Amino acid sequence: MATREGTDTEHHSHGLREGDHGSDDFAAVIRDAGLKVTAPRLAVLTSLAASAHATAEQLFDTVSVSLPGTSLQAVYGVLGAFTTAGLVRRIEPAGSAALFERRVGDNHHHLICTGCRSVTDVECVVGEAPCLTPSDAAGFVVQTAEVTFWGLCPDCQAGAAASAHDL
Amino acid sequence: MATREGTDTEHHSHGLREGDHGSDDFAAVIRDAGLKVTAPRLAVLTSLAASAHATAEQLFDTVSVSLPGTSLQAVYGVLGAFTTAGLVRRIEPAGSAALFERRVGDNHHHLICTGCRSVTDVECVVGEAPCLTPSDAAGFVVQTAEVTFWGLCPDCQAGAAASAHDL
DNA sequence: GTCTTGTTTTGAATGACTCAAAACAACTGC
DNA sequence: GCAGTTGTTTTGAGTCATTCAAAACAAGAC
Repeated sequence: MATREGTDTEHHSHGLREGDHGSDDFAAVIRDAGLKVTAPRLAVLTSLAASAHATAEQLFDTVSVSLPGTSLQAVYGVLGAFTTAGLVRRIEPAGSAALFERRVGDNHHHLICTGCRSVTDVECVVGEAPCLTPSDAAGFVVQTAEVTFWGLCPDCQAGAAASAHDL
Repeated sequence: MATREGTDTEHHSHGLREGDHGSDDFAAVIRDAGLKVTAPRLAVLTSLAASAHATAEQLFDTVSVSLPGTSLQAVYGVLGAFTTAGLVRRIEPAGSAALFERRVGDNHHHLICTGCRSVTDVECVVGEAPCLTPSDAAGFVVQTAEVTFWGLCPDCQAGAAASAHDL
């Protein structure tokens, strides 16, 4: 059985200045969200800081390096708790597994490459409000607007042009 | 074993006027898309005309009434072929199964109730082009923009107000 | 009417995710 | 510091939507 070497990453031994609840003091971020600070949670939050958009599986792979023995279900549990607490946002692009991102609270959208499926954040189309109001809301009380742009990233454009040239 | 009583719905016995390739002559629509006209395909297209947004499972249920013996996989096959041919559009709202709709080619979006998950079409936010252009495309060649509005439909608003009153 | 090709059936497999019970560890107050 | 409570994680199984593959079958071409 794998010993949990990462468990000795206690919150009172981190080198961050006290009182700094900025985006780097992950323990404080978690605690301030009303959640218990645990090794898997710190590991997931750290991994998420390294990749802007990641699947549960990808995070599991990354976490497994720094904290071997962590289960995939734990990662799902952590992500679920984080999402509920508003610490991360979950997006679900058509045709792929859910992606998690730390950027929350702002009204940003996504640009996804149909070739390599890479995801890029884009600021809200025209300022902030416009894309939140459909032309006819049919009596709905609209809470959020989700915008996903699909296209080809520079790399895949180059690839497509090259293979078109080969014909 | 279920006998295919619906199979005698041949294309040469329908009551539609010849040459009318409008949205009602399903056989012609299918044929014009370069696909073979089969009973399951006609049934799916008919079901889809009755409900603007349906899952494969829902269509399977409807089709099973008019054409017993049709398999769920056949429905998936039909929907796949239709989607590839551009006859239907597939949307995948977060947290639910894929929905299929006959409205294709126009740039319309969706308004989904977070309460009952009912889906309503909405016209493009501001005319047609604006929502197709992100503020910064990061070098991407943008092909489409997908907009999903999330909110509460009139019915669920009433329900929410009522239960809030009960507290 | 026959033949070719595309469809549908049947049955199994996959991937992403959820559920549940037991083992365990964080934070509470003592 | 230490024990208790409550929330987390592990382990293992289960679900749902969807896809894959081979054989049976039927649509449209000749």
